[in-house]
Amino acid sequence: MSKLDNKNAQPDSSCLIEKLSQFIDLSGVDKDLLATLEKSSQQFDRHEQVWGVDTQLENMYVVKQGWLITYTILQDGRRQVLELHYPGDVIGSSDIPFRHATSNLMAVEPCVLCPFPKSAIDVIFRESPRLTALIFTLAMIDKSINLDRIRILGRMSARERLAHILLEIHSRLSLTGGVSENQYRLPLSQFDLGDAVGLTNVSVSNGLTHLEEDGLISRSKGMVELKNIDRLTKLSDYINRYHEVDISWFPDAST
Amino acid sequence: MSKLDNKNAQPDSSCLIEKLSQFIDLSGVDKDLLATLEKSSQQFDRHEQVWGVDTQLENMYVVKQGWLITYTILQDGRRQVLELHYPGDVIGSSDIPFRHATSNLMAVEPCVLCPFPKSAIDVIFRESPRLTALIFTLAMIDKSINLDRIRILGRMSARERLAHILLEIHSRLSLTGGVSENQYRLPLSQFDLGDAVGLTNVSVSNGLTHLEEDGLISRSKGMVELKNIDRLTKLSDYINRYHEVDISWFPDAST
DNA sequence: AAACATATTTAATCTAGTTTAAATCAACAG
DNA sequence: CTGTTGATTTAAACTAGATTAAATATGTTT
Repeated sequence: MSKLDNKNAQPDSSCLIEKLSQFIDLSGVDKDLLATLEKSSQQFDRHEQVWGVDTQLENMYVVKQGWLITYTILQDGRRQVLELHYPGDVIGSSDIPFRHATSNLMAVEPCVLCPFPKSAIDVIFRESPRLTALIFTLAMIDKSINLDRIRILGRMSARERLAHILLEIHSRLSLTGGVSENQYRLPLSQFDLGDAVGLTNVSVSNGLTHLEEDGLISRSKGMVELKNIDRLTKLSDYINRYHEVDISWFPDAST
Repeated sequence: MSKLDNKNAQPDSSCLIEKLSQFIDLSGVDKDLLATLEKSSQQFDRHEQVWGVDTQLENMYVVKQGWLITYTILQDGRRQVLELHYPGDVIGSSDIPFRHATSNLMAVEPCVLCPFPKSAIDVIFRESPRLTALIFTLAMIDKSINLDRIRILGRMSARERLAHILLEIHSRLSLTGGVSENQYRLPLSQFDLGDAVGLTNVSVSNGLTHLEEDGLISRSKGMVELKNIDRLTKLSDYINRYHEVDISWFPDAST
């Protein structure tokens, strides 16, 4: 648990403000509110656990750098990866209703996180309807992605599941500039990928090889390229949830 | 689409107020707010669709009577049931961020729903931080149940999945008095159940028969009895999410 | 009560993905 | 450059659950 307080954190370039400004214009009041909340950033090593099941959660986090996963472990030791987290994500809203964390959160590579107190959510609800709407919306987008995951786990073949999650990652990374020429860095092992879509590492290897042979993707040195997005989309019945988001109903910026 | 407006709906016994009062004390102001929002109730027949994918959502609903399911259909016609909805549920918050519905909503038996306009959420965010916290919390509980579903779909055997969903239903119905002596009415067919946990109806039949032979459950005339909750819980690694909910942080009732 | 439609059970066969294990490949420290 | 560690690939044997289909059971309508 070697969480190093990063003393170099610049208080003026807040992670939260940066993240949330991508979606809506923030008023000065909202920015001041967010600035108050944010603590100095923390670094985490590869495979370091940020919190575990039954940790009493003090903080939520904005991801400044690196990928993380939430996961659970079954009695027999098998693992199910529940959610992937990327730079720009707000992590922890799912656990707000609960006294303890409901899953484990682990860095899959070196990460920088910006914590802010869980209790801040209460302040936001009271002070800023507009920020409230935004945080609610982000949580609901995550939820719809979870429902898509349920769909592929319940009813799809190995190839389809893999195509689907590669597209999902592609969509999410595109939001924050992590994709160019349909190519992105994929820091997940085939174990991680398998645990996310309910397959063994062996099936992941076979499936990816197969997709590559069919010319749908190509891989090299931790990078993936989606060579035929149309066919991948059709194969896995993929829907980009980020494209349909409607923020027109948000309350006006507080004066 | 024979949605019958129920002219007998009593405006003074609001579904929303009744539902939300189960969790927190509502101030007079909050009650007035909710009363304004609610429309007259609607009835739906067995297997009638309330909304479909790509319906432009006008309303959210409180379930007054009957069970419903949200589901999606794959290209090949197979179905995945995403969520179960019971009397007392608020349906539709997942779709708030989106212009169109992301799934289909269908009554599995005759239902009575109380619609309120989707736009009301904006009013609630602006007027009542306390109601906001409640609605957010309910959505996050649903989300954690979705994550549990991902877990069982990704990594559990047929028997374990069935034990898990029977316990999940048990926990939820217990909240609103739908269980006595660990026995409850289960209006879902084995097709429905299978589509919820990623199995065929044949595997559901086999699995339930097996659980019954082992003395873990018993069935008769659309009722299920959980005869050994401890063993079912251990078998499926079940966690009752409703037990860990913490509402102590909610903003005070507005004055 | 008879007739029909719908659900459930049972059984035989088949297959996608698991399991296990060995071989190959890649990354990196010394 | 080499040895070590971890990740990926490949292959063979196995199995849980799918598929298909027929037999019962249950419920509803007339």
